[in-house]
Amino acid sequence: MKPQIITHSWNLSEEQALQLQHELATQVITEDCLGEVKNIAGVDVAYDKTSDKIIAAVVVIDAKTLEIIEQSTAENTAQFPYIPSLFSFRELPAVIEALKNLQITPDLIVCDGQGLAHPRRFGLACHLGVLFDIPTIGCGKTRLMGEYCEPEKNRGAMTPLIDNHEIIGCTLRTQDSIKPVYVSIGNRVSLATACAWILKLSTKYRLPETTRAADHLVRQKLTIKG
DNA sequence: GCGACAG
DNA sequence: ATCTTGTCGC
Repeated sequence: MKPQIITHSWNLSEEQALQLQHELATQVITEDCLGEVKNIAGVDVAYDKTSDKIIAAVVVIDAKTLEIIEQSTAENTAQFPYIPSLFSFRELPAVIEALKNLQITPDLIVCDGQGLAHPRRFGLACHLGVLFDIPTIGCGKTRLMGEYCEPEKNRGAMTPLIDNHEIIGCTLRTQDSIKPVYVSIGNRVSLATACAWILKLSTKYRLPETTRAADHLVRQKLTIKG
């Protein structure tokens, strides 16, 4: 990866993590600030069922054909507990390692989790986007927060996710009559652009092909090792 | 005080 | 996240 990675210590207390989120949240860019998107990366993490081992996978696909171009994985040990709203401090260390091993610098990264739809407007997608200064989108399977409003049943239907009279993301139905996904800005993309990409990437299933590909790879690596 | 709570 | 078979519905 070409970009200069501005990382920080991950050996933090809960209080320090909260403090860091407040500081880094200032750096999130919520407007479209990206060039032509030729390739898109999907990231996902899997946990070993008995140990505290975690595996992260990054899969880069061609934005037009959706074919896999490159992929990378990294193994790590969970050093931070699972605390809703501090999720990134648990998963990002492994994800970053996997990204560092990539030859290609993704034009866009789709994360498995929230972006701005977060208590301090700094979910995992924002965190990754700011550290790498790369456009990112948060696409979660379930909701963390925000007032939910049921979207129409057709593919492409969406409703805004609201918190404190503020639009923090939106629900997006990626296939007819299936449960919607939760899309929010990660970094350097507008909400409209984020939704458009998630819909375009969700050609046949509920989740975008990027996260499906990363999920498959991560599960494969997990079972091969045991 | 009682829920809710990304993966 | 992970543990897990069949089953209801489009």
